[in-house]
Amino acid sequence: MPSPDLAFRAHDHARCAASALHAAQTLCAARNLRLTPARARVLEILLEAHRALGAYEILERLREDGQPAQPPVAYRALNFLCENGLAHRIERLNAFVACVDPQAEHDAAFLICRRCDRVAESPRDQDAGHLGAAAADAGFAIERTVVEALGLCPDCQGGQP
Amino acid sequence: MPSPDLAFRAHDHARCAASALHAAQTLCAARNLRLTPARARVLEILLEAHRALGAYEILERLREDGQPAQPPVAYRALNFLCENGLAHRIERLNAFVACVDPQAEHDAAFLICRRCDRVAESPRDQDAGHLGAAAADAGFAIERTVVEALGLCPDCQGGQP
DNA sequence: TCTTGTCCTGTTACAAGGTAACAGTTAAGC
DNA sequence: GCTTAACTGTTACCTTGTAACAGGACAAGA
Ligand SMILES: [Zn+2]
Ligand SMILES: [Zn+2]
Ligand SMILES: [Zn+2]
Ligand SMILES: [Zn+2]
Repeated sequence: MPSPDLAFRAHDHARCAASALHAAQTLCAARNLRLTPARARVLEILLEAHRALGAYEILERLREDGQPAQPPVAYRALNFLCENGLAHRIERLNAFVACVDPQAEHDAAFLICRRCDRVAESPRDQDAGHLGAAAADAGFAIERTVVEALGLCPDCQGGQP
Repeated sequence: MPSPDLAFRAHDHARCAASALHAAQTLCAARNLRLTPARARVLEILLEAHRALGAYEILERLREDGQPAQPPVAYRALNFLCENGLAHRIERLNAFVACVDPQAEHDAAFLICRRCDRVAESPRDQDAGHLGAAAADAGFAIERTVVEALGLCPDCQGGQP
């Protein structure tokens, strides 16, 4: 598992993206999922950016590939990727980020830089403390938990707000 | 402090809403904030609903009061309420909910029923375990954390999905 | 009292995010 | 090969959110 703060540090990103893409291919083969060209291309775009991209930013990049492309193209690919744990939606940004360690659908926690939109994914301790207890008390059945910390990454601190 | 799961249980809601509104007035007086009629009305609408409302749902209710009302009216009031800890934005729903225990701006954790949109607010243990540590390791400065658990409230369990 | 700046409101017009629905195409399974 | 299910292309639309500007309320000071 890659270090969670990788996104915020210099690294051989070409290799990082290639290996995540390869992991995705392997996972799809194993689980009999069809990582079609459209889906693979969107994942690739997310991996190259290594930060949160809005659906319409992804659309732009798809269009740069040549063909036109309408919003459903991007959303369908993103739904597939998110449903299968290859990408995550960042609620706070209405944006999407590639998963660095693809697995079956999984929740995660995120550190989101509000200046540069880079996102670090951190494995999430299930039923994090307090909240799990509060839910149990209330008889509430948790299905999915969103944990997103907003702030400034190391590179973006020490400048203007 | 009201019990966190209050939203999911039967309670004297007229009293619950009135007391929250009163608390808001007190807090605004103490902090020299202007809880103008427009703002108070939006807070009242949120308190009456006791669930998450979209900005455009709030707009509808404002219009039922007589005057027309354009989106910025709702958003301005909601921004004021959120900035001052009188309401919270639920990212996952693009919706807003009144705070049951208004204080200075504060983060909270939420239990959100995906069937009925009722929302329970739970006090959040600051720098929740793991994530705080991961942030410190990465040199990431957390400013605000979103914690939203999605699931089914007691009333909505045991039926269709 | 008048003046001035600040904050709040009303309104227009639009940007950004997201989806329903349908027709056509590809690929899997028999 | 034929059938069926899954994927793609496209149109048209809905929902959410904001920039920008003009006007009004109000307090503080001259
Ligand atoms: Zn990388
Ligand atoms: Zn940054
Ligand atoms: Zn109540
Ligand atoms: Zn419910």
